[in-house]
Amino acid sequence: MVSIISVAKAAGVSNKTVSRVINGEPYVTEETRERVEKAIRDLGYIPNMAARLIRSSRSNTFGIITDYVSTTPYSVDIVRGIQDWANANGKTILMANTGGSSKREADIWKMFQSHRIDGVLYVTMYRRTVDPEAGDVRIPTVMINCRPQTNELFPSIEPDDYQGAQDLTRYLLDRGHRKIGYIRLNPILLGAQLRLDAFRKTAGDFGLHESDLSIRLGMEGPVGAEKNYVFAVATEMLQQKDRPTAIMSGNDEMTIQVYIAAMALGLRIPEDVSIVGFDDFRTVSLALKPELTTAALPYYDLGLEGADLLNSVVAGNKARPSNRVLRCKLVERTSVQSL
Amino acid sequence: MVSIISVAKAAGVSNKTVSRVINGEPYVTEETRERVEKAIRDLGYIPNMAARLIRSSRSNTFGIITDYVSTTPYSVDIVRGIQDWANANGKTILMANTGGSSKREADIWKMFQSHRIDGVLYVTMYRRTVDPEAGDVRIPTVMINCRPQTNELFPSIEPDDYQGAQDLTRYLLDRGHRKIGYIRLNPILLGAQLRLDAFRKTAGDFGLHESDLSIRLGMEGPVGAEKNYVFAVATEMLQQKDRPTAIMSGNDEMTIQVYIAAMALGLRIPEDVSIVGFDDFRTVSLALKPELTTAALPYYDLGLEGADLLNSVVAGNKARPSNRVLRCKLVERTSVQSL
DNA sequence: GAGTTATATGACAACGTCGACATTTTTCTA
DNA sequence: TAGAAAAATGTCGACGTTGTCATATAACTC
Repeated sequence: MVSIISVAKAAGVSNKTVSRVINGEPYVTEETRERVEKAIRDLGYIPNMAARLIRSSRSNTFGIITDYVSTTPYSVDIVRGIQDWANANGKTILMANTGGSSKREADIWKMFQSHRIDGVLYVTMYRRTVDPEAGDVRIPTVMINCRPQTNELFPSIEPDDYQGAQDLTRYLLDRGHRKIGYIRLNPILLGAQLRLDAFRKTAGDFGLHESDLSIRLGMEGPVGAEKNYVFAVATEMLQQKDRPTAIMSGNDEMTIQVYIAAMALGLRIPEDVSIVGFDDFRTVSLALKPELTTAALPYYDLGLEGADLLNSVVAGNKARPSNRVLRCKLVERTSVQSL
Repeated sequence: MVSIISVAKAAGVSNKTVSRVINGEPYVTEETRERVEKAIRDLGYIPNMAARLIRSSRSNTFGIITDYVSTTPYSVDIVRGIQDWANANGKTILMANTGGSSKREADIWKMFQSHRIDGVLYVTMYRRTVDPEAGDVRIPTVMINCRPQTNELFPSIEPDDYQGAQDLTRYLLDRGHRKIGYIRLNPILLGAQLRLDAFRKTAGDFGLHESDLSIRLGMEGPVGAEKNYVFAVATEMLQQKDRPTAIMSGNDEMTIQVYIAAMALGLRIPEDVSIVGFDDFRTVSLALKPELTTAALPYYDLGLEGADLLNSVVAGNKARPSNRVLRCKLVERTSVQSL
């Protein structure tokens, strides 16, 4: 392997001078710099991070630890956000997923330590509380899409499910809907309760009574193997005599079934029933016709800002373990009718 | 940081003996081993990979380089497969994505080299030909879900789109369908042509004429921003007098629109029209009612076997740059009616 | 132009680990 | 039980960098 020494020899300088050129340090003549850079190019020299780390004990590497990667497919945008940040800031990303096993999680923390990473991004693919298995380790950590269960030691960054559901509910109310159905997300998911709360509160504040709201459970059970009642529940809801004029559901995937249920009953969307989702899972929200009005989860930004937050934590801004929250943007399409 | 030396001191042995214990080398008394292990536990020692790499120039790290991470959400299962393999075999994964920029791709190759990774997994999120920007680098590389455009230097591993579409077509033919509609995937995707070819060939071999086949383009344009004709095309197809009794489409996402088009026309699935997809993108295939019969892309296994293949390449089995292909499994659900 | 300061470069050690080789201790063999 | 072989442990240096400190050269100052 071509090292700093071969370059130094080729350029006729000391290895330290080569090091200076590589790291853009001052006190190198333009002429020397050029000679060294030429040697670097000629020899195809590439710095050895391992050696650098050994010397300076700063790896410039962040670790991502996730649970599953694919439960809600678009949530991988979190990872994309992190990677884009890393790329822009010259950091390297080490990635591992636990698959839900806490033994494996412990191993991953060990692995991270053995690579002397600077910080950890603890990411979950659906919003929930977690309990990191870091042991007595003290690597700076930022939680993305989740929050610590027990202590408040780690800063976190999450989507604002409450605000998203609030906006969506207001949107329906503003358009004259007074009887609204709500099909609940799996209660395991932290977002489920928040979205429902926002819906109830917003509708209540507006003057609707509990009897105007038809609230039903759409899914339950362990993530990835849940029981799915959405189609049945939606069908039932839409067969009532005083059926809701609008249905809101826990997420966009569920709305597929709501659409199909409505259409199977001969109802037109949005003329006979308006529908809104949640997530802006575009594979679905754009495939449905009419296209789905929904609230977009800020996955990409969670990643981007999470990485940035971690960076400042690593740099020593220990200010306060802040718990940031990112807005969900309402995406208006054509699945809602004004009454 | 606690190093091998502190451990040696604590255990009252030489650092080399500690090294032996860590690496499970022979010629260490049981008694010594225990003393060293105790010291390791007490001090919380964790080996420093960087130092190890510097010494032995073997990083035990694979790099994953991808284009986009989220175009077809379930394709992230490739990454999961790779990670699971890595986890089981004590390797570390470095991950980066190009976002389609070849400048960035070149940077990533550099980054990989600077970490002295042992091999690269070149992964694309939809099947296509690629042209790695590795420059004159010679890191062992395996392609997953794609193949080299120009030369045949790299081994690759891909899904068998042809066989999947063949199985699906036969499945329809076996159930008495003689007029079949086909809505094509974006022609940019390598799978598109293969799936269509298989459909045409299989139907032809069975005795159907081109006039029995209604073949239409569903999408085109750059990935992620394609024009989408599926709904219109499906509607049109189903309004014909001698409409097809079954519709096959390029992938599962597209079938959402086929379902909706059929239902909007008052057609029942599968009584009036049978529908099959491709991919087994479960968020969709299980949400549709009736649930969708489709061919499952072996994403997870692509990752798993790709990693294993790379490992053997790294180990020096330079046999031949093999181009493996993995079967797509037909997943039978309830969207097809026997005639 | 002597003295001072800023700029430019180099020598060398150290980071943590492991490989090569040396040395000591134990076990076996005849 | 001496001698040989095997097992157990240790010494030391090298891997590729960069930090520390020293030195040399150039650029100022009065």
